[in-house]
Amino acid sequence: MREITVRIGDLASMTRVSVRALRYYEEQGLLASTRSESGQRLYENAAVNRVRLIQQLYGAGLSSKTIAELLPCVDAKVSTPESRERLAAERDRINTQIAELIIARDRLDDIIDATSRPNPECDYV
Amino acid sequence: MREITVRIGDLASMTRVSVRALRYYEEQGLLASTRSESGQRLYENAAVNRVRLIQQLYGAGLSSKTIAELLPCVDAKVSTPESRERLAAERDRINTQIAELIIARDRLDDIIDATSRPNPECDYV
DNA sequence: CTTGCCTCTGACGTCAACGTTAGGTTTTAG
DNA sequence: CTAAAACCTAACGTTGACGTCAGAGGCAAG
Repeated sequence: MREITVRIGDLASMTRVSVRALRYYEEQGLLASTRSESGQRLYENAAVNRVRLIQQLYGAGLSSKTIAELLPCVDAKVSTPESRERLAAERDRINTQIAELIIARDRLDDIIDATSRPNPECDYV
Repeated sequence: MREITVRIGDLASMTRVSVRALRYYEEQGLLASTRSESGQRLYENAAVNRVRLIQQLYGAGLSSKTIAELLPCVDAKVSTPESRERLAAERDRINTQIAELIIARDRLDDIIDATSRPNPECDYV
C-alpha cells in the first residue's frame, strides 16, 4: 500500500495547472499537501482528481470561498442542510447561466446569419 | 415621427443597468448618445435594445473590445470575412462553455446525491 | 428662489485568480 | 563536485467591468 507522492511541478504537468495556481489553491484551503523534510510540497495521487474537481468548479463560476465550503462535504460525503441548500443554489445558478448562454449563442447565430447572407439592399457594400 | 429621448437615469431604470455602466459602455464605444444643450446624455428608445444586447454579450463572456468589433456588423448588417470568423469563434467558445457547465452541473448533482442520501457507513455523523 | 434630485467629468478603489519577480534553498543530472 | 532545474516564501503587478467619491453645474416643484 505504498502511497505514491509527487512534487508540485509533477502535479502541475499532470493537471495542466500552473504551479502558482496549485499554491494558490492550498492558500485558499482547497488542496492539502504534506511536506518533505526540507519543506517541499508532496501530493498523493488522489490530488490529481481533486485539482480536476476544483478546476471544474472554478469553470462553473464558483468562487474559492464557495468551493472551500463545499469540498468538506465531498470528502465527508455528508452535507448539512445549509451546505445542501448552497449546493442546490449553485446548481440552479449554473442552470440559469446555461440558459443565458444558449440565448446569447442563438443571438450570435442570428447575427451571423443576418450579416453573412448577401443582402439585397446592401449588395453594393 | 417624433423621436422620444430619455436621460441616462431613465435608461438605467428601464434596462436595470447602472448609470455608471451606461457611461462605461459609451466610453468603450458600445453605446452612442446625443447630448442636450447643457451636455446631458440623451438616448432614443432603440438604446434599450442595444443595452440588452450588450448585456447578453457580456453575459456570454465577450469582452468590451470584442463587442465593439461586432456591433458595427450588427448595425450595418454586413460582416467581413474576419468578423464572421470572429463571430463563429465566439459562438464555438460559448458552445464549449455550455458543455463545461453541463459537466460541472452534473458533477454538482452527483455531489448533492452522494452527500444527501443517508449514508449507511456514516449514519452516526 | 431655493431645495433637492439628476447629471457631468475626472479619478481612485475593488475583487478574484492568478502572473511575475526577487532572493534564497534543495534536488538532480552529469 | 558542480551547475542546472525545481522548489520555497514574500510580495507586488495584472485585468475587466464597473463602484464610489469629489466637486460643480442643471432642472422641475413649491
